[in-house]
Formats: sequence, structure tokens, C-alpha cells
Amino acid sequence: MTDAAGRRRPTLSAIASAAGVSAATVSKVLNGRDDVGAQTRAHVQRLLAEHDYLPATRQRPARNGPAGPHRTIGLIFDDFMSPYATELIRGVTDAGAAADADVVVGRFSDGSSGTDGAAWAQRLLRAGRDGVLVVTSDLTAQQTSGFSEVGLPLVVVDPVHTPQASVASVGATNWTGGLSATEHLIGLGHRRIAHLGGPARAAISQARLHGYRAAMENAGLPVDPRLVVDGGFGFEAGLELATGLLAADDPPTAVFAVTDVCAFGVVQAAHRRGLRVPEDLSVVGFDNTYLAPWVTPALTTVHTPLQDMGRYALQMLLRLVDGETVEPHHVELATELVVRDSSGPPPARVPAAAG
Amino acid sequence: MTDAAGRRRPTLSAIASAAGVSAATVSKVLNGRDDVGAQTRAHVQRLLAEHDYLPATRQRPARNGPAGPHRTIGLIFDDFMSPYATELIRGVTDAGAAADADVVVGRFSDGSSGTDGAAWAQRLLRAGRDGVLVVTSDLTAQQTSGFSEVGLPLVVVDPVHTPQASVASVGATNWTGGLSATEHLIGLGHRRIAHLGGPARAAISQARLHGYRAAMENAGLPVDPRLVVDGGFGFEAGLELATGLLAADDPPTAVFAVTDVCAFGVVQAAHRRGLRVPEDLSVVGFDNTYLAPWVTPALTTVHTPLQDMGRYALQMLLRLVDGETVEPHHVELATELVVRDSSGPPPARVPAAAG
DNA sequence: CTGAAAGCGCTTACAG
DNA sequence: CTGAAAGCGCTTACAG
Repeated sequence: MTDAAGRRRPTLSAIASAAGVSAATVSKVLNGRDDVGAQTRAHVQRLLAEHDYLPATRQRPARNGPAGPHRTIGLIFDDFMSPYATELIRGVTDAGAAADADVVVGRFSDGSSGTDGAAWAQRLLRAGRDGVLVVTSDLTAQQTSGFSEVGLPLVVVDPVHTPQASVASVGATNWTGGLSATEHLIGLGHRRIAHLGGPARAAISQARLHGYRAAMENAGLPVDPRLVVDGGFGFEAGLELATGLLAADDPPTAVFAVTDVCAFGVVQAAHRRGLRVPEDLSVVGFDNTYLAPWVTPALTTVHTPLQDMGRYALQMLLRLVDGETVEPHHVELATELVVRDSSGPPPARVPAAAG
Repeated sequence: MTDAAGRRRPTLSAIASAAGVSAATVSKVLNGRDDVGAQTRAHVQRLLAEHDYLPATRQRPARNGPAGPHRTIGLIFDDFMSPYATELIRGVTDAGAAADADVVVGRFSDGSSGTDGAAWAQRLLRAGRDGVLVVTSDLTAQQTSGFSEVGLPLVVVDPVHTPQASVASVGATNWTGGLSATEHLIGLGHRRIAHLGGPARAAISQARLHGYRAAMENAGLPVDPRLVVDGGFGFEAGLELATGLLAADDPPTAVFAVTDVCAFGVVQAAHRRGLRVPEDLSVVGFDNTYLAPWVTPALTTVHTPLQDMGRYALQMLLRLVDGETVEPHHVELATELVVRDSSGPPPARVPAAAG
């Protein structure tokens, strides 16, 4: 029986020799029997921990076979109740199946992360992870450095912050996507275009926002600061921010939302105000998750190749696990506008419901 | 090692005596060695399944040992690009985190399933799975018996077919859900209520359909066979079937769709025909996935406790992994109607767009 | 408390 | 193909 790194795991009797006691005594300690002296118990426990002992019954079955180097990687999300996460899971697990790597799904909030990066990485290592993929998470430098201290390969997908140079990452051309979404709306004749952004400190929010700004400036259109708001990536943020925008004096005729799910919130806000999409308000999302064509009206959005990003990130991670150097360290895959039914020309005049 | 009821699990040599072969031969069968005669192998496999054999190494390990590599369970979907799957993943991984079990996500189509159930189970066992959770999949009896033959615990979530008595399963009260969805529409005044069902052979489709029929009959309403159609659980099925229904001479004023995603297709079909939801057509879904409140109009649907089902299924599976017997073997969690914006009174007369 | 010894459940190299 | 026999990792009843 060998561990993930191919080392032989110590047996109970090996621990016994190391501790200078009999195998029976070690067994008793392991099973919490009370007929063991306190000192002996403490001593044995220390050696068990030191040697990273694992009962044979808890190790993987010895089923042989030249099955190649089997690897287990962790895939960690802030939240996976979103179509965005679903697309990534699909890409990562597909690539995992192809490369004979197991993908263990988990969440940041599972309590395992904590502030001590090295301890967290150590736990993941002990749990058998050969590498870890973290998605859109608020990784601190302290946390990422924990991974390198422990020697656990790490790849970040869509890093919320601009990633440290040392951490491998996979993202998308968010700036270009924001540009083309906004250009699409300008091309339809819109002048008052709002941008409903994600958290201001997040790198992908900033890139999408600056794409919007660039398109407005290129077209010689002023950016009304009241039409540029930020909040979050989710439905609630979209609903609340759009409700505010639409209630204002001079409301926008189009909204570019930072994600598809955020755009759903905008559509809901429009509906509550009696506005039709796209007749009274055009809405453009971002990501083109599998849901975009399933809502009514089908959502115009910027396609982000999330499945490809997941696949790419997994392959990158496996190369790191295999001890290869990965160049380039940061990759951005191309985005592309997909026009559906939620965007159209602006209404001839200000919608009746406004004011 | 005894199970929860205090019964002893059969040992390998007990199986050997029962089969009239040596322990060595049984061991070879369990490990998929090829130096066993085909007849002998088949005979031994039958007895392993009959006696519900579980290798000692998979039974409950020493409690006080160091935290080892958590148990690893496989979570297998037909397709996880749906909010339904996302809810289940959330429940299963949450319970996994709490119970110190790793959840490895995979798909049926990963090529690993095949027709030889024992070989498939064997591969999963070799890949380190301590148990497997299969969701809504077309598991044949041949496949499920493969799991018991190799001693790999199996739990099925929302079994597409009525499960074999021997296979543990977790589902929901689909009949009751179909009943309350339909009663809701009847209570609003609808008389021509369509049911857009899932695949006819699927157990959950049938239960939801019969709930619909029961409600109609209880209310003394005739079931127009032209309004009861079946197809699939997805968006495309909803779109196509509803398009046909709405184009007919005497279209329904309400549709009860077999899933939320199918209901999205119905809403899209209504929109394309110029019908408003709920003014011209009421739509009720099933599952109450996280998306139901995010679409416009927010979807009236039957809440299915998918996260709870996932948690329950995982806990059930871990008990089987620990060598306990699980009673009851089949569990159905309660469903509950959630009324939102997609259902309302029927229009005063046939919508103008019809005919 | 401690450990020698017996034993359990399982696996495997090898003889037939 | 098959199984007797040796052996592995672990546990436990019991003697000291």
C-alpha cells in the first residue's frame, strides 16, 4: 500500500517498533481502549501522528492493475448554486474523466479554509489531494503561499483579484466581452446604457466595467455615473440595483449586467415596473451559461467558454502535479457576443412607466 | 463486525462454504482476477449478492484512529447541466463535508458504466470508491446486481424506474406533488389543464402524471387525452410539446409541467405565440430549483427537497459503507407547492391568439 | 498496565 | 482452474 506520492505507509507494527511497545498496545491506543498507561498512550499517539499512520482498513483497496498514476484533485467553489459553477464543473470533470483524475467537489465555506493557508493546504494534502482548483474565491496571498509551502499545486479559475504572478490562473477576455456587449447596445441605437457591475474590488468586475467604458468613449457617448452601479454577481444584486435605476428620473434604455444571473434580476425588476424586455428595456448578460437560451426572453449575453476554461485549468493543474512547468502562467480564453431576444432598439421615447 | 440490527455480516469464508469453493477462489472473484472459471465465478457472484457480502475492509474502521483519507463516494449523473443536479450536488457535498467523506463527481457517459455491472462496479472499487450514489439513471437490474456482487454499496436517488427492492433509494412524494400542483390550478378556476410529462417509462413521470389524474378526477373534470403528452424532462421537450398544444383548436389555459426546466420551455412557447403568462396561460413546474424565483414571471412550482434528498442519500450510503443495514430501504421526502407569479385565474375567454 | 499468543478476515505465490 | 498453505495487518482474551 502506497500513498499518493508512492511512499509506503507505515503499518501498525512499524509504529510499535518505533515506539518500543507491542503491536497490541498500539492497537489499543488506536481503538480507544482504556487499559493503556497515560504516558504510553501519549507516546504512541505522538508517533502515530509523526509517521502519518493510517489503518490498512482505511487505505484504498490494494486492487492492483497497471491503471497509471491515479490523481485526485480538489475543485473548490465559493458557491455552486449558479449555472456558472455548473458549466465549470462540467468542464473540469470531463477533463478529469479523460485524464483519469478524480475530481472532489467542495466549498470554501466548508470550514476547511481558514486563515492559515499552510494548515489548510496541509489538510487537503492529507485528504489525498494531488492538486487544487479554486474558483472565483477570495484567496489571500497568505492562503496561496500556503499551497506552495506545502508543495500542493494550485490553479485559480477566474481569480477575483488580479492574481499574484506566481499563481497559475485561467480566465476569460472580460474587457473585450464588456466592450462587445456595450458596442452591441450602442449599435442598436441606445445612448443611455447602464452598467450593473459586480463587486468593485473583483478583477473580472473591473475588466467588464472598463470594456463598457471603452465602448462608450469610442462612440463619443458620455458615461453617466448614475448609470454605473456595482453590487454583486447574483440575482438579488441585479434586482435591487435595477429597481433603483429604473425608478430614477432619466432611466436607461439598456442595461449591461455583469453576469447572466444578474441580468435575470434586471429582467425581473423591469417586469415589476411594467416594462417589457426588449421593447422598453434591453438587457445583456455575461457568461452565456446553459440557462441563457432557456429564459424568456432568451438572453443576449457574452459567451464565456466556461467548460473550456474548466478543462484547460484541470490540464494545467495536472501538468503542475506532474512536476512540469506551465507556461504561460496566466491564460485568458476568448469571449464572444451571442445575440438573442433580450436586446433590441430603444423605444421611440421615454417609457410611459418612468417618472 | 455487526450491522445495526446486530446481525453478523457474512465473511468471505462463509460465502466460500456456501458456494462450496475455497476462500481463495472467492477472494479472486472479488478482486476480478481472471484465473477463475466462468461458471465458478458466476456461482460465487450470485452468492455474494444473495448474502449481501461486504469486505471487512469496507466495514466500520477503528473509531479513534487518526483522521485518515476520508471515505470516498462517487456521485454519478446522467447529465448535470441542470439546476436539479446542482441542488443535489449541493446536498450531497454538504453532507459529505460534515461526515468527512469525499464526493467525486462523474457522469454516466464517462464510458465507465457499460452493460457489465460487475465490471463497472469493479472499476469504481479500484478507483477507490467506498460507495456510489447514482442519480436518475437508467440502471438495469444487471448493473445494480453488479454492485452487490463486488460488495460496493449503492444508493439511487430519484430512480427513473421503480427500484428493485434490494437497492436502497431516495425519492420524493411525486404523486402528492402532482396532485397539489393540479389542485392549485383547479382552485384558480382552470378546467382545461394540460400535463406535460417526462419520459413515460420513468417512475417519477408516472407518479407526477397520476397525481395530476387524481386531482382532475377528484374535481370531476374530464382528462382530455390530447392535453396529456409526454416527452422529456428538459427545455426542448417543454418548448416543442407546448408549441403543439397551444396551436391546437381548443388549447389549455394552464399547463402543469413535469420539471421546472420543462416549464421554462412552456413559457418560451407561450411567448412565441404571443401569450402572456399567467394572464393567458398559467404554468406550474416541479422541483423548485434555485432558478424558479429567478425567472420572469417567477415560477409557481412544487418544492422537492433536493438538497435534503442529497444529504439523506449520502448518509444512507455511508451507513451501508460502514456495514450497517439501512431500514427503510426506500425513502420519499415530502413535496410542497410554492405559489409564485406564473399561475393565476384563467382568461375570461379563449385567448385572441388561439385558432 | 503490558505483551505473547491465538485468531480473524483476507490475499497471494505456488503446486497440482 | 483450484485450493492448501503461508502470510499480512490487525484485534482480543488472558496470563503475568
